[in-house]
Amino acid sequence: MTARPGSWQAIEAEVLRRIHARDWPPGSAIPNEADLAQSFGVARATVNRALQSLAEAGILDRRRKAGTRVALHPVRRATLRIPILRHEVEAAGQPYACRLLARDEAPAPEVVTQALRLPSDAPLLHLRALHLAGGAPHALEERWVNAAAVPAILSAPLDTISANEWLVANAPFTSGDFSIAAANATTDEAAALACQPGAALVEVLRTTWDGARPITWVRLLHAPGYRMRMAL
Amino acid sequence: MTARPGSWQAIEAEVLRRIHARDWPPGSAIPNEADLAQSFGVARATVNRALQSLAEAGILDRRRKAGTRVALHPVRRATLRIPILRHEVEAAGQPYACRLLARDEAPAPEVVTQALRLPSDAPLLHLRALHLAGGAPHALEERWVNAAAVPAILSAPLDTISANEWLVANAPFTSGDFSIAAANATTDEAAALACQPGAALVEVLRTTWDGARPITWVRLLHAPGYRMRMAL
DNA sequence: AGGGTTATTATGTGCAGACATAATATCCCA
DNA sequence: TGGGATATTATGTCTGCACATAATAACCCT
Repeated sequence: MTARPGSWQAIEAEVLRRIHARDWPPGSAIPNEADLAQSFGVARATVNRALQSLAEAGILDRRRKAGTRVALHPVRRATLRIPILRHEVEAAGQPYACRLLARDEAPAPEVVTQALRLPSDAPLLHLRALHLAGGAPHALEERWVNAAAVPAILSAPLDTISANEWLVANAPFTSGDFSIAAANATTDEAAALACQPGAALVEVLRTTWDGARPITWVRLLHAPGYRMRMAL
Repeated sequence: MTARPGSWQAIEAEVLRRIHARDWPPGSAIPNEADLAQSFGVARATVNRALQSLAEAGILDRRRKAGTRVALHPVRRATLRIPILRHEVEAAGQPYACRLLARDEAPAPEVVTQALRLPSDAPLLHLRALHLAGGAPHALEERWVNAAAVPAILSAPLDTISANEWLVANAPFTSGDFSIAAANATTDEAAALACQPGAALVEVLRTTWDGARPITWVRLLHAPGYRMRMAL
């Protein structure tokens, strides 16, 4: 648990302790790296490593010449791990299955083409799939894939492997958006997810990009009772 | 945009490019640091910095002796910034207000005491507040604070400053849980949030700890239309 | 006093070398 | 052949040094 004395982790922990104990209250400047290094009896690089780690976590604000100060509003960040749905289900100890409900190349709604910044007549592959956990509906997936960016998807065995998983393995992306909201189940959605119409569902919207090329747009509707957990 | 040649960021970018270009496909081992350092013409420490950064991002798996390999399932992580509600509202360009609806020291429900791992008769301060954005309801906050851990809260001016903000400034925490779900508005909640009963609402549950001491439990119910955004 | 140039300073980062550590591979002996 | 001691190897990290960079402070000249 406790780091070896003199290690950058030990320095980090001690700095954190002082911040926490209000020795260095929020907004205050802390000694410079050289001084800290001397007082801790380590090299400046070691102090630098510790402080950079804390700065990356948002605990410290560092600016050249201005020095290092304790963040005034430690903007807490929660990191959400986004696993492949199959892994998520299996990690919960339940058998996973996926049923492809629809697959066509109809024109996409404006919402989708605009989110992907594509012309409204762009050729997109439309997929609808139901993810099952232990036989019960887990999530309803509505997806549009930019066929121009990922032509191989047109011949992928999407009845065997979920588009979710196929894309992760075959269409790397460099950036994306991710948003969460709540939605009342429509009658169609309720039928697919075996719940009451109007039930509150977690809705996840995601778009992914490979550089400037849009890859895919997904809307994931989770069955009632679903909860996304993350650590602070 | 492009990093200076020879910098660790440049190494990182090049490694990422090779992974991305499938020169080093998922699951494969990449050359060791010494070899990479030589081929890039930089010091091993520089390569190390680059690879550590990628490992922290989940792109690489590194193990002593075993070497470095491209992560098989690059578990994507989205980082969610959790601002103080006031800041969130003001950042959207709307005036913020907070109304304290209730403040008492009634015994807490089992759900709360269990989540905080406290005896069911522990003295907890109960608060209910409505956060407003531009006059319209933004979120309904239901909070229980461990008075034993943060005695100063009992004399805090919670009609002036939201408990949310007061705690961030006065009760640092070391760890916590954070989870998101969807809930149908009850009639009471609908009345407070000025929406229809049954409307789908984003529900955020949060508990925070200072080491082993529980600090607070919060349930935040966002008004309809709320959407949490994050970058991948 | 004002405004632009220059010095100062704290962080950012690179290098070479060294040792620590963990995980694996190998060897040796019963 | 099995199993435990030992060697090997790749990453982890510390040190001391150097220079780069950005931001601020100081200065100077008009």
